[in-house]
Amino acid sequence: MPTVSTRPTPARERILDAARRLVLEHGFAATTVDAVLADAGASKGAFFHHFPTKAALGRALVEQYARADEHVLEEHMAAAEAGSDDAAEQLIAFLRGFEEATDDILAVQPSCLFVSFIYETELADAETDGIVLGSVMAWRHRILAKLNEAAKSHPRLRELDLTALADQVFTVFEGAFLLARATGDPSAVRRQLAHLRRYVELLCSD
Amino acid sequence: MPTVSTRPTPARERILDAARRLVLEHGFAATTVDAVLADAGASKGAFFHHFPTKAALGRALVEQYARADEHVLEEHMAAAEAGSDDAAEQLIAFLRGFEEATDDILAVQPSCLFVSFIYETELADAETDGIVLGSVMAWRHRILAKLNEAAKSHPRLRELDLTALADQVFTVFEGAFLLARATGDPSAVRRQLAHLRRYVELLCSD
DNA sequence: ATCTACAGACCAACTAGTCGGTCTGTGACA
DNA sequence: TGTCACAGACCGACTAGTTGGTCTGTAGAT
Repeated sequence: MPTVSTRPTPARERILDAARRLVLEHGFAATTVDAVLADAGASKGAFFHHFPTKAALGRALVEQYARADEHVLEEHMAAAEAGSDDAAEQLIAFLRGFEEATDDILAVQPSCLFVSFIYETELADAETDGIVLGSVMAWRHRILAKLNEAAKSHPRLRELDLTALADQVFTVFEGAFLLARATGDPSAVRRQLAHLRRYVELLCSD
Repeated sequence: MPTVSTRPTPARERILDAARRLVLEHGFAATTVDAVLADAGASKGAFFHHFPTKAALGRALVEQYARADEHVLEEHMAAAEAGSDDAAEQLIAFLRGFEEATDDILAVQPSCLFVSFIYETELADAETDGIVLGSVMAWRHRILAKLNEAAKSHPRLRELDLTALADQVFTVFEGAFLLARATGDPSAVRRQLAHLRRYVELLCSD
């Protein structure tokens, strides 16, 4: 019976780091365990000591990514809330802050890890899909709350599909990552987000 | 030396159809040649008679998809141009037509084939990347032309990054596909596109 | 007779996962 | 303080199955 540990050890961290890099670049299916090991400078034994299967590595990767993702959400929302009492202003400040942070995010992660797991169905288990869904919902609900609040004083918002508008942050962010990769132009992400902010500004300008 | 044919034969078409289905569902790397063969009811011999390598299948798939994609672009743009002489009205009609066609598109293709090749770097050759880029640029230029024309009579447009706005159609479409897959809600695509159209309408309402 | 389109047995390389074993630390007890 | 028992981190050769790709052959059309 093999012992599987979940405690963070140096080898485990190196494996996770290497795997994140490789999966972001080539996708999950195209990333072999051996390639991760070579990149991490770890052994087969170390790998399967920490992860029972390759899918378990994927789940760990997604969990870690989702935590960081929701941290970014809360951090930027808190900063926006500190700057104003008005929900519409908070939301626009949130979008602007997010927009300005884009270049730093891009420097670390040239794309979104979720995409591999959204598109490569059945490589990951149902639990992994649930984690991704949880992140999407976290963004939706946090932003939708602001939109509902803002709708009280901005009548134009009331006619709209606010859930879809809340989801548009996810949509534009993910789509912009794809655009940036397809065109080889990293500035695309920031520029796409700028249009989304402008849209929200127009909707709140009454 | 094996003969490689590019002529459309029944087996070739069946292989292409099966491959498109499987790649859309699982991604390119996770789609094995054997799985395509089983789904298509074809043999190894048939496959390598028509495609020298698996990557060549990928390129053929992307070529076919790009042709269909640009056909959709031209078709909807032509319909929009037939309904009005004003560039802004044409663009909005284009977006609305596109939006209304979404459900039919989704019934055939639950997501975009380009994504696999954009995210799974190095599975395909440089030529395949070029085909994807060509499609992105076709949309950008066709829409940007309308935006430039519309900017003449809509001053608000002149202050904006119109290239990025043109690209936003790609961005929202791709992002919406991801959202639809992640949430399991196909209506997301249409609803996301509706917001993009609304944005353009607001920008042209002066 | 030749060529195209296809069939399917076959192969070498690779893949995820296994297994017996080593090494380091740590806590209990003399 | 020394040492003994044990736990857990890690190693890397090995394996069973899979993968993309090759090769020999053949049925039908021209």
